[in-house]
Amino acid sequence: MNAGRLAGFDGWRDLFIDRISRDNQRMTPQRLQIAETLYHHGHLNVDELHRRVRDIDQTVGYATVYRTLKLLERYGLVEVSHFADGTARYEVHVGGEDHHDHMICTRCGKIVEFENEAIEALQVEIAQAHGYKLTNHRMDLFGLCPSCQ
Amino acid sequence: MNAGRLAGFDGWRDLFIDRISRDNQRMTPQRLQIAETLYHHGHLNVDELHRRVRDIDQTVGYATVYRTLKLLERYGLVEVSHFADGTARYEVHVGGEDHHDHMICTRCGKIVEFENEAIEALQVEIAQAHGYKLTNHRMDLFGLCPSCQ
DNA sequence: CTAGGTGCAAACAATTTGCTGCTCA
DNA sequence: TGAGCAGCAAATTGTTTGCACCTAG
Repeated sequence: MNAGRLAGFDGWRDLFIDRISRDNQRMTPQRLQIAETLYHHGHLNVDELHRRVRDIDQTVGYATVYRTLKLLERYGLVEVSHFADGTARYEVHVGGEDHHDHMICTRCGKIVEFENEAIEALQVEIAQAHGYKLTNHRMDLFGLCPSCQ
Repeated sequence: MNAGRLAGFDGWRDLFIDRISRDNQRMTPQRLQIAETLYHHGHLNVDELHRRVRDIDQTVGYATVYRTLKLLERYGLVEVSHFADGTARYEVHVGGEDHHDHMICTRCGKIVEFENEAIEALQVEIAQAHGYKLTNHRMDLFGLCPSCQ
């Protein structure tokens, strides 16, 4: 049932492999494991990601997780978000996919993704009205999820 | 010409004094100086704020700036934003005032504030559609300001 | 082979906290 | 007077980097 999900990972991983070789860098089992783990559990911070990777490969170090995330970030294959807890959270970014934003439960921390074209259009208008050329944005909604209300 | 601006500070400072006494805490010259400096220069990070405060009172320490900002934050008198540079930036928050968001120039760092009711309304709709009770939000637009394009 | 990667530990940077003397209410 | 501050420096926490050994290509 998650064949599509796995196929999705395969495609994304192939992008990683492609970008890494064009960049004269090497693919390693650690990098692959980090990428795969992140792909299957979005919105992880480095500590959580490191723990999950370590469940599979005991030897992977913290620094390698950071360095791999930096690589993925440079290749545009992941996106970082800084929420209130002071840690950076990562999730995979699939090229042609629409940008999405986050709604975070302030009690349990659950994160829901959403996208809204009307807001995106308004953002462009606002930027133009101030003479800015919009390149990117970040929007987080905070509140209580259904089960925490 | 900035009489209105000063009057604004007076009101906000009085809120600070009021909240601080209700909280069984004390007003001190350092706290007042930190509050006043922040009021007159929004979007400062701790280092910048500390430097400006020190221009006026050489003895104020880093920790006091942090502790005062925590107080102000707890009282709802300032808002924190985490932009990409890893430091927290503070600005005063006046009670009845409408929430505003930020547009940041990715080249020179200039920050413009704006507010947009249509987007706020859409945010409420999105939250409801996911069963969330919206309490707060954050929206940052990134791009190039007119002089950096 | 060898440029580049890994893990570890040390270095950094932002923020917090313990402590001792000081001060507002 | 006494509970609560201030300043300093040491401690934490998140992230980066130097180095000696290891490995993908």
